[in-house]
Amino acid sequence: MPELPEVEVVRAGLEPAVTGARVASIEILDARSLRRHAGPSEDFTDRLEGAVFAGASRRGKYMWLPLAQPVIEPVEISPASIPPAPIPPTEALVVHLGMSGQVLLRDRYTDDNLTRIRLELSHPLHGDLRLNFVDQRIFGSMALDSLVATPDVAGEHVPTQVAHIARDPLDPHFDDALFFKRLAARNTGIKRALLDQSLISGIGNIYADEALWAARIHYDQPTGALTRPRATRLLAEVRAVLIKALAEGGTSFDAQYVNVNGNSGYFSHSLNAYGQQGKPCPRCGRPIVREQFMNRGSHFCRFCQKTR
DNA sequence: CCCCTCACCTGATCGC
DNA sequence: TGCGATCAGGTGAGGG
Repeated sequence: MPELPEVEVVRAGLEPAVTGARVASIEILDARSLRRHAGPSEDFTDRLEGAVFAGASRRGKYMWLPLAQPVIEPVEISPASIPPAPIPPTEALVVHLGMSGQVLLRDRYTDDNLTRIRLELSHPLHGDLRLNFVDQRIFGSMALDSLVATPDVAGEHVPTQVAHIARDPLDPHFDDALFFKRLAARNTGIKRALLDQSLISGIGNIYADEALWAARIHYDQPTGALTRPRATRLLAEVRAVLIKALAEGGTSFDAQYVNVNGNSGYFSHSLNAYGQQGKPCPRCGRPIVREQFMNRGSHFCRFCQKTR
């Protein structure tokens, strides 16, 4: 399902609900959904039970809920004592939605078809709720992972399994110049590069096709021969399409992509290329075509999008 | 080190 | 109603 806008919609929905919530109990209905967890199910359960979530973060298509460090009550309480500064989290619950994952927040009685992992949460203000991790294809997962400092931003931490993921283009610390430099050094096609999460993260098949259509670039345009103005335009279109999709709540073709309340986004109505094969190009009127590329579909306009 | 292919999985849907 | 084929928005291990 889910590319950056869809994952961000889920993260934003989780943040107010789970921050401060305690994990009362855990049910592993299908252990394959722990594919990114380093240990056995019991290790996951033992470490997560009783933990309190400190927030909800995201990079690219990965999101994670840092686990708050237990507050150590001072032995001696004096009126002048300064409350202890919160200790930064060292672990997080990492969630990747894969192709078909969903995170649904429910009351404690509601179940969802294809739930693989269920967390019962209790929040000091919001009461009890249930977090259902639903995933048809089991390409997604939950995992407990330790947090490591990022090399380029002081005080910032990411899970170890996210450390190799590049910043996404909506990240304020995304380095445009570095991206252009690394892109130019590649010897591959532009769509491959856009889908490479270690170069730029958050873009999947839908938004790659949409951004390339908007920038009038053919998916197999060699990266090395892409001029700087065209690369600049492409990055701007990538950002524009991600921001617009986010504002519309993400892309849903069916119930496969939903926010934490189970509702669909509206961006599918704004698609210009993805899934539009046979329909007229909104720019020139000639048909959008679909070609097999990287074992998936590439949707584009032969006339508007050239390898120049 | 870089690039690319492929395996990993299930269930909803569609045509016969 | 049943059955097989088809399809899907991602990732990273491993080979060249």
